[in-house]
Parts: sequence; C-alpha cells; structure tokens
Amino acid sequence: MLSKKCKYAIHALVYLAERYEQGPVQIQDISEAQHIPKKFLEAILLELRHAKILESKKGKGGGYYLIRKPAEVNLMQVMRLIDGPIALLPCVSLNYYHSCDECKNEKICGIRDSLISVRDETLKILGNSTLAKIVKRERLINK
Amino acid sequence: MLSKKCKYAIHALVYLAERYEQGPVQIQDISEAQHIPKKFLEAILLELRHAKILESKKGKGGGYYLIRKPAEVNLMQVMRLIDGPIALLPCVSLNYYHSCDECKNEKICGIRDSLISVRDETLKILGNSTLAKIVKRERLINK
DNA sequence: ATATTAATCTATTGATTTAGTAGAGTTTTA
DNA sequence: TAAAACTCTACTAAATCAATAGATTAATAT
Repeated sequence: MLSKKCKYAIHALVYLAERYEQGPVQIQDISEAQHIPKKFLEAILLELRHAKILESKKGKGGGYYLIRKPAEVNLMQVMRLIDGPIALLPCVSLNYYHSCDECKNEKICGIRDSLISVRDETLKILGNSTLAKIVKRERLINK
Repeated sequence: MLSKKCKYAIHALVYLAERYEQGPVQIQDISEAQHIPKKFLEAILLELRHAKILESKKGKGGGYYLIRKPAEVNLMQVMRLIDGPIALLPCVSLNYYHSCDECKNEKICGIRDSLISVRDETLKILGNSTLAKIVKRERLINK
C-alpha cells in the first residue's frame, strides 16, 4: 500500500500539472482543493522541490509550480521518491536492493522469480503513467 | 513491501510443501532451517492453520503439515492473509476496498486506472505462483 | 499413570514508521 | 515596511511491526 503521503504527493502533482505554465500555485490552494492537511503538504512539496520536480517562489504571488514537463514525470518516480522501493522484497529491488539476512543463497530462492516479474510489470505500468496522461484522462472523463 | 511476517510465512510454506505428505514437521525444525524466530513462527503457523492451509498435531511426533495440495496454494492467498490488501490504494482493492475519504468522486480520479492495472497484473502473477511451482523451481536450480 | 514432547493461548514489549502539528524564521513583492 | 507565502527545526500521538515470555493443553511412549 502507498502511504497517505505518497497519495497526497501524486494528487498535488496532478493538480499542478493541470496548471502547468500558468504561474505559481499556493500551498493553501492545493491543500483545500485536494483535502490535504496544509502543514503536511508543505513538507511533501518541499521534498518534491528538492527532487527537482517542483520549484517554488516565496512572497506575495508565490507558490509551487512544475519545472518538468507533465509528460516527463511519472508515478514510478514519485512513488520511489516518497515511499521508497516498489519491489515486494528488498532482495528484488532495483533501487533499494539489499539481501535478506536469513537467506544464505539468493540464487536458490524460489520466490524471487515471481517477485521479479511483479516488480517488472509494476514498473512498466507506473513508468508509463505520466502526469500528462493522468490529466488527459481526467479531462476526458469530465467531458 | 511485504512484512517480514509474510516473507517468513511463505518460506515456511515452501518448506512444508517440499515435505508434503511426509508427516508433521516441527516448528523448531522450520525455524532453524529457515532462520525464523521460533516464537514468531508459532504465531504465523497458527494463523495459517486457522486459514485452513495447515493442520497441526500436538505431542510427540507432532508438528505442522499442509492440508492443501501445493498446487492449490499461491502467493496471492498468503499475502492477502498475512499482509492484507495487494492493491496500492484501498480504493482499488478487491478484497479490502474502502473509498478514499478525501476523494469526493472516485470516477474522476485519474490515477485509479494505472493502479487497477498494477493490481490486476500483480494478482495474475501472484495467483499463478503456487507452492508446487516454487518447489519445482528450487529443485531445478539445485540440480 | 506419568513423563516427555510439542503445539496453544494470553499478554506484554521495544522499535520504527506514519501522519500529522507547532512555531519561529526567511524571502519577496506591493 | 507590512503582508504574503515558503522554509526549517522540532515535537508528538497513534499505529504497526517484530518479536518475547510464560503458563497451558494435548498426544504419545513407556
């Protein structure tokens, strides 16, 4: 399961993608529209800024905005950033690999194969789920 | 990520599947072979017994054993039993569904589509990963 | 019968993670 | 220079995770 933090991050990014290149959007605005606790959202947006997905502007007329094209930000990146590994076990993780201490021999483990398949299928779908596609999908539904 | 509990459960089940129809296997035996804390393993096996996957026998010569064919137990069942939902959000879970309180309208949510795809692909793979296949795979590797 | 073996049940615990909150500080702009 | 809005540090309550302890019950062999 994704953490609430990650879900909030995705919703905030989709919200900002809908307003791409329309100037800064205030935390307060996102918070109210997406029903995300403001203080919690602050921390999330800061993290996305540190990851160079967002940029911010302080002072009056300030706020957050996407600095990457909506087609270049996908759910795989966001989930890895906020929640860490996507794989179901550390020993099949690409980005957060570490061996299971209780397995003496990883090669012999019969469950890794399945978990590697799950990981690869999941990454394929999430990597393909860009903000651009999500926004487009929502616009279609609303018509 | 799977919990350690779930990983332990899977390894214990694979161990029992290797010994299917060969009589009860003691907790101590599984615990040592798979490096699982004994007391923790006790609780796990009990849970698998309550789920009618295992049965136990007390006293001398007692232990745990599979009461379902290894081909009829898969990772999807075990993960759901021990860790709960497989889906990435409650609102796309088949077995543990509940709506996101902050979403007023689920139909409009652009991220559900991707998460439903992830869920379906994951279930397909995990549902297909039976103990029988895992044991077979391990035997092949060991040759 | 009784000792031994091995699962069962109740309960508690420490560590970690999750989901926030509080409040002072800094930067920008009108 | 006041107000707006992000930034940073620190803290906290609740839940979950990963066990552990100890007494109890049931089955078997002798």
